[in-house]
This record gives sequence, structure tokens and C-alpha cells, in this order.
Amino acid sequence: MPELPEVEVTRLGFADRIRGARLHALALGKPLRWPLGVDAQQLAGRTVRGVRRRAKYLLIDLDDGSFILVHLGMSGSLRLLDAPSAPGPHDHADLHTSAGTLRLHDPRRFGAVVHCAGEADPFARKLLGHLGPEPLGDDFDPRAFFDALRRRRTAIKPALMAGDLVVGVGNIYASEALFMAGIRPTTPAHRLSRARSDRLHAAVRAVLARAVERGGSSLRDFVGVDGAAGHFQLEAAVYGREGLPCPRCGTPVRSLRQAQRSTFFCPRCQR
DNA sequence: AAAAGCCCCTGGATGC
DNA sequence: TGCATCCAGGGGCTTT
Repeated sequence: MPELPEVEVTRLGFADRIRGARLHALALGKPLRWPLGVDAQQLAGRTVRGVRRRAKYLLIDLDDGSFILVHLGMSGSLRLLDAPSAPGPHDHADLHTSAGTLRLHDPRRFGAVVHCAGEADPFARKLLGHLGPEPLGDDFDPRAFFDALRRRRTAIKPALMAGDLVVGVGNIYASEALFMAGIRPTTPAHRLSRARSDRLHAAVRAVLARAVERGGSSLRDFVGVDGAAGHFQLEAAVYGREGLPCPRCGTPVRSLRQAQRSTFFCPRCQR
């Protein structure tokens, strides 16, 4: 389940290696979430300027100002292969470059590889134009976060995941950040005090930064560009731990469903 | 207009 | 052992 940390770990794993590389070809397998949006042959000969991340999107910048947008969806992972083997049944995109083959492995095919002409590309604007602030960036401001929370009538957990207060927080890290902040996931967003809002703001940053340090979470099949699994799942306090003792107080972790997604929390530490 | 629900997909776990 | 069912959830789209 790639969230911001897994996407960032992926980016860090291949950005330096692919910078300056020349694109030879893009080979696509089964359809992904969206079509590529351009004839793949038009990408041949382009050079990679760098790789950015915005929310959970990877943006591979090319020398003509266009970029290739990659989303890992639910089950996607990227590998950078020195010598490409034949694609497996779940390998759906191979970007062959002078620095190796960047391969998207995505069994559930919720992922995407889309070519965007530039920042003004209508599709790019649709996906990227209305995103909230980056949690690890300077524009994720405690005051603005609090003000936005006050306008929300929903529970804090789905509000955290909605993508306009802050981006990159998915189901795992929403539960973890709320645990770290001592806030119950069902608390109405507009009821949080400024102090608790600040604590949550700090917790979101801390949990995501820590997860990046640990190589992300490999709860199912996420692996980094070199194929190595992440380790943050070993530090998860509540996610996926229903019935197991809270690491802080020992009370059994409880779970519930919010907006069709499972939520985990400690009934004693989170009020 | 905010908020809730739907849906895309497949592997793994569970139940009979 | 095998088949049916459920679950995982990112996020755009549709409905309320």
C-alpha cells in the first residue's frame, strides 16, 4: 500500500541513477488505470532531467518540459534493472533507458503511467492541481491546518486522508499519526483544539519522516527500487494490530471501519 | 457544496 | 482439495 513514504523511498532509490539517462523505449503490458496519453514511440530519445514527487505521484521530468507521471496505486512497485529479464505476468510497464530498465510491477493495476505535456497539461492539472500541502514541506503550516480542520464536519481520520488538508497520508499512516497524537480517529475534525491540532500536525510529519527513514512499510508486497523490503511495519503501533497490546499502555488495540476503510486505535491512549 | 458511497483490480485468507 | 466469498485500499467519479 504505497503511501507517501513508500513513494518517496522509491524516488530516492532511482532518481540519482536515472538522471541524465536517455530513453530508448517504453513497453506497456496490460492496461493500467489510465492510458499513456501519447504514442510511446514519441518518448524515444528524450533525456531524463530528474524525478520529483508530488503527493503520491512520481514525476519523471524530461528534457522537453514534459514528464511521465507514475502512480503506484495499491500494489505497485518500481524496480530499476540493469539487465531486464522477460516481464512477468504483473509487470505492466518497462521504461528502457541508458541507465537501465525502470519496471512497474503492479498486480492489481490501480497504478498508472501517463505522459503529460507539461504543468499546463489538462490531465496533469486535473490530478495535481488541487492537491493540499506536502506534509514534509514548509507549506504545511500548523495555523492553516487548524483553520482547515475547523471547517470540516467529518471525523478526523477521513479528513486527514482526503488530500486537501495534507497529501500523502493513507490508511496506515493516518492511524499511526492519530495514535502518536493521542487523538481518537472518530473525533469530529472541527472539535480539535489548537493544541491537539498542533500535536497532530507534528505527528503527521514525524510518522512520515520516520517511515521514509525506515524504507517504508512492506505490509504486503511493497519493495524499494533495489527489491529490498521496508521495515516501518515493524514499528507500527496500531495499524493491523487489532487485539494486540498497545505499545504504550498494553490495552488491546481496537479496530473499526470509517469510510469503507479499517481504522486501528488504542481506546485508552486516544481520546 | 460537502460528504458519503461506488468502482476499478487481483492475490491471499477464510469458510464450507 | 476446491470453490465461493471477503478483504486490502488510492482516488476519481457519482450520488445524496
